Amino acid sequence: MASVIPMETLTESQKEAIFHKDGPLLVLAGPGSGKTRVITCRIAALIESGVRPYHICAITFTNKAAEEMRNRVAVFVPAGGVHISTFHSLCVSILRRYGEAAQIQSNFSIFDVKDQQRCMKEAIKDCQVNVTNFTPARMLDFISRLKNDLECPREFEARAAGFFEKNAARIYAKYQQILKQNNALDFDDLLVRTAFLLRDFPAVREELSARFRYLLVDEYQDTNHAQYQIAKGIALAHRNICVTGDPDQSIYRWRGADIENILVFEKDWPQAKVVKLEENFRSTPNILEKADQLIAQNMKRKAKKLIPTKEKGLDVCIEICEDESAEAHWVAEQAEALIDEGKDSNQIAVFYRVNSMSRAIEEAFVQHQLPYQVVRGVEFYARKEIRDLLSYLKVMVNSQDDVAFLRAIGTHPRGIGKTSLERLEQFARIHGLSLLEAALRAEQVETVNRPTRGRIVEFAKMVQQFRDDMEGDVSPLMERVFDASGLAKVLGADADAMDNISELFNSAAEYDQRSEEPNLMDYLQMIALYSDSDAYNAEAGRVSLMTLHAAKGLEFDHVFIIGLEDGLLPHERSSIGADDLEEERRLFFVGMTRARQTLKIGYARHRVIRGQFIRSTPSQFLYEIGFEGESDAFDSGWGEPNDFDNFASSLVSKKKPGQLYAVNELVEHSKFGLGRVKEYLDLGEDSIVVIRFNSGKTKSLMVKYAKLNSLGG
DNA sequence: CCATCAGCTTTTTTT
DNA sequence: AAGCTGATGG
Repeated sequence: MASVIPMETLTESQKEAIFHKDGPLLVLAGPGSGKTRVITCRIAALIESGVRPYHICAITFTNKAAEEMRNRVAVFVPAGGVHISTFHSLCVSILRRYGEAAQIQSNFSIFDVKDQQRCMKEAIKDCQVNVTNFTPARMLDFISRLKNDLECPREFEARAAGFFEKNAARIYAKYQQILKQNNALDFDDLLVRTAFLLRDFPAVREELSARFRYLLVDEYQDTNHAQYQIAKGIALAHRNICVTGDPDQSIYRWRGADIENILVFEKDWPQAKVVKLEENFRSTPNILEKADQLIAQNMKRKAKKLIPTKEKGLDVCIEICEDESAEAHWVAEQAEALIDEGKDSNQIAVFYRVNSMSRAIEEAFVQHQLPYQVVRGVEFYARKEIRDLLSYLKVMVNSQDDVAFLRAIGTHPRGIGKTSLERLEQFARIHGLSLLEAALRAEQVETVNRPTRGRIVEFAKMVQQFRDDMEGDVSPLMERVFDASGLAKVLGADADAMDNISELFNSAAEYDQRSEEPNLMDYLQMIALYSDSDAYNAEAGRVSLMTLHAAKGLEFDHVFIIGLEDGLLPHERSSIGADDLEEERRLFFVGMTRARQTLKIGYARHRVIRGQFIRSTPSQFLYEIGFEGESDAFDSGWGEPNDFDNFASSLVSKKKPGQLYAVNELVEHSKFGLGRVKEYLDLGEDSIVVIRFNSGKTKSLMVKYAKLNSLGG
């Protein structure tokens, strides 16, 4: 049989990476180095050398990447043989199959960020700590770090020192208890539990090692400690571990990714073979030169070359715009010009640092009548009506999921209020029941009004009835629940909501089609892991709009990156430490190196952020790629950068006769301090002045009472 | 019990 | 700008 691997088109180092069959292998692959192709060919080469597809496990960073990899591999071997998935999906499969050993029921719920917040609020409340110091967001972040380091509540409690840590330990324990009570795992738990399963149950580890005899991990620079341990656990017995990645593209440190994992791979696995892929087959030398110039600024890195192979192209350009809307129109015009030239919309992308920046771009694209897609998959599943319908399905699969129960019972008014539910919860607590079980016995809950008890039982019986019939295909089941639950009636008039609901039906129908053994539990666990990048459609015939993070792993002929402003990229929230700044730089590097032919970068002098008009300065990254500052010709005459007051004072309006204060005038209040006049309602003696104070608060004051001291411009 | 509204806070990135 | 919370009134 002739080899299916296209030998003649591969470089020597690519071949080395592909044909090194046994033992640890580290592939340091720069952007555009044909890494994906190398992995695919490597899988093919393993199979050609006699390894059964069944014994190969490839781990990708996103579900989308997994799907793509499956399609590529399917060219070589019948689909379904090789296990290709993300770490999280792999963990779900492992926990479903082996979790029982660690007291995990297979029908566990996966709690997303919103569910986590709900549980965390409850945990904080139960622990009765000072609420201002222990916000849910902060605690979730803190605990997530502990989990990423595989530190369980008991271990942390033992070493916790000081007021904050001691209370954090209590909250952590409580939070875990709540999750357990709900038969739920959060995203971190999926990894943690799997890592512990491998650590504590040698039989499980052996079985998995025997199954996955060749392990490949892509984007290894973004693995966290838990993922590292899982990979190690599986590969320890046979040492057939191949990891690929690029330390310069590590952008998830904030989420626990440990760049050390890839840096110490050689120490971890003695005799590891290391292959460097430094040639770049993607971008023009013009783009690579700038990208290299940028990333060279990072101190904590192993120097790596970017060797261009393409013809010289167009220069990277930087566009200075007045505000975000001007920037958006510039992008739209440029994109329109490309499309008019006959370029493919699929090959055009716009990247930005934060999701909220898509709005201005969307508005401009609508005005220019350009087709676009915002790559934001999780948004769909976060919609109210979608969550509402899914909550019924969740409680059906996992009757202990009280979070889902509460959501389902509250989707629309049924004459069951907050107080009744609180009493039901009390009853459930005392008797060690889930809310659904308690609701079925609501007649015994004497603290609740008799008519309300009846309504609770009615609801519980309905859910119980759904539970009796939940085998097989998901989509018909979903439609049945939608009608019978009363949701259909409530949402009937809302066209937008109904559109989304039918899209959900479609997605379920698609799942039923694809899946060998469709069932509700599997479906719910799968969609819980759905991510933003999964929504990317490479053949949509639209310009793609996405965050820089979502752009990872993709490539486009024409790329726009917008918002190169200080505080936005690098983002102010992550430029605290030097490490954070380096990560922001890598993020920009990732964005730049997505471009094949043209790269255009936008900078806006002003931008509205959280409803406030902000004067901005160019990002330091712009200077690092050769930007020389604005020439005088471009100067807007609005004063020095960051001098909001100068800018604002230039807008001070003229006073009408009798008007005491002008709009935008600077004033001082004896109690509230300095502020600026936002509005002046001329009502003669009763005139009202609206002032936004420096404290951030906006007040409406009667001119005749407010003791204001005018400071002019 | 439930709808509504004023007022307050808001971590940006994501599995 | 947007989402959440607590207060108010029906």
